[in-house]
Amino acid sequence: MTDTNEQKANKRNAIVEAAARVFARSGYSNAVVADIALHANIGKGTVYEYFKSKEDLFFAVFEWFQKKTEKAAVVGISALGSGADDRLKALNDSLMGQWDEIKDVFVLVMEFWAASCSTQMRQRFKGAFKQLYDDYRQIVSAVIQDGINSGEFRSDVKPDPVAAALVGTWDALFLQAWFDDGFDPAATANDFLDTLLRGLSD
Amino acid sequence: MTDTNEQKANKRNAIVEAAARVFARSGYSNAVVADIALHANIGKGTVYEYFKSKEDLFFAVFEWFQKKTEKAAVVGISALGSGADDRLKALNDSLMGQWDEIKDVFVLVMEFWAASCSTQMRQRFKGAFKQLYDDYRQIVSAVIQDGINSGEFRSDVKPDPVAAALVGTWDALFLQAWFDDGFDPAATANDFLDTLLRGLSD
DNA sequence: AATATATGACTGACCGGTCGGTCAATATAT
DNA sequence: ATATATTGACCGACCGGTCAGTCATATATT
Repeated sequence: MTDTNEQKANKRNAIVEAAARVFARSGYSNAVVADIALHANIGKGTVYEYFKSKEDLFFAVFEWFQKKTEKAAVVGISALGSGADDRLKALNDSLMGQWDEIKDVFVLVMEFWAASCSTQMRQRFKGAFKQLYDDYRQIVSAVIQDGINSGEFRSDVKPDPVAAALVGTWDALFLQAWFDDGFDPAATANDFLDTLLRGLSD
Repeated sequence: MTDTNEQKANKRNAIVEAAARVFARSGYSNAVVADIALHANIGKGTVYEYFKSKEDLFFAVFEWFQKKTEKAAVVGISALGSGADDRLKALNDSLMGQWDEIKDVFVLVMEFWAASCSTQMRQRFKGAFKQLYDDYRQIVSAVIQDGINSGEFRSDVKPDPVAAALVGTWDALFLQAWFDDGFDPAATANDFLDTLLRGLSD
């Protein structure tokens, strides 16, 4: 009874991970629920014991993925005590260093983006993404503001636009890496950040 | 009886534009060919006189969209004679200034990205995007290289990574603007570019 | 025995693509 | 000028396949 909850949670998680694999391979629309059940070694009907619909399952995958990448960001900003430039570098390295792990599931991100357009799923996904980008911009912006306050960065720098652009760059470099196998997002981000930091610094 | 080439091209174009509207509203998978035909004021069968399949039609929309945005870039780089920084600014303004026109069809871009994951369409879309990003990076990189050669920019700047990041930023700011109505991509890009240019300049 | 959980066969809605037929516009014949 | 023949663009009813979600049955648990 008591560990039933835990068992349920484990199974739910197993379904989500199986779904992540299948959605990543086929995309949302082409993914077949029966196939997800197969990958999770359960019957198709069981999926519906844990999720109301395919859409709900997909959103659960989104939350699972979000939690997964969140960790990397947390690790990145925990480089405290250093200067603002080192913290930006640490954040940059931490996120971009994930590429090898993420590249296989990066297609999911594109599916999530696309889901934010679909009339039925727009509400949930668009709101979640807005929140997500707000959070990341906030984190980066705060570091930049710190740098300004400490005199490390120029006082005429506008933290929010630079933060938005930097956060965007991380996304976009992953995107370019997805299209081009020869593209090294981590190295690119590093070189770019050097130039950007020179623009920031006093 | 027999249509002239021009008539055929016009009709083909009308179908593509109708398809763009429908794909933008519903996404690729949810879009219904019969609905596209309806929007183009033709019968469903006629669509298949002009396109082999729904996929082909979607790719035609992609090419149509690409051509549309290409113009803005061309306008942007034609600001010759000025310094490298002015040309980057002009390119930036030209692309980001399109937001109001593009915002309604920006969902298409996300659908195109997602299409580059779908097993069936991956080949075409992934290759086309790789080419597209290569081209844009090339353009920006060349401007930066000019700036370095003329002594306007620092000689230790690495043009390719900065170009990749800048091109990516444009994409990513549109993306953030899509999620957040209050987000002004053009103003953000402007402020960001000021800081980046300071990092570039000698 | 009773309850909870798992299952997969089934169903009905849906939709991409086809195909035989229609008809207006053109060409040819008288 | 009129009649006849030819063309091919256009169409939408239809078909075959797909798949999300349901539910009656089976299995496990208490």
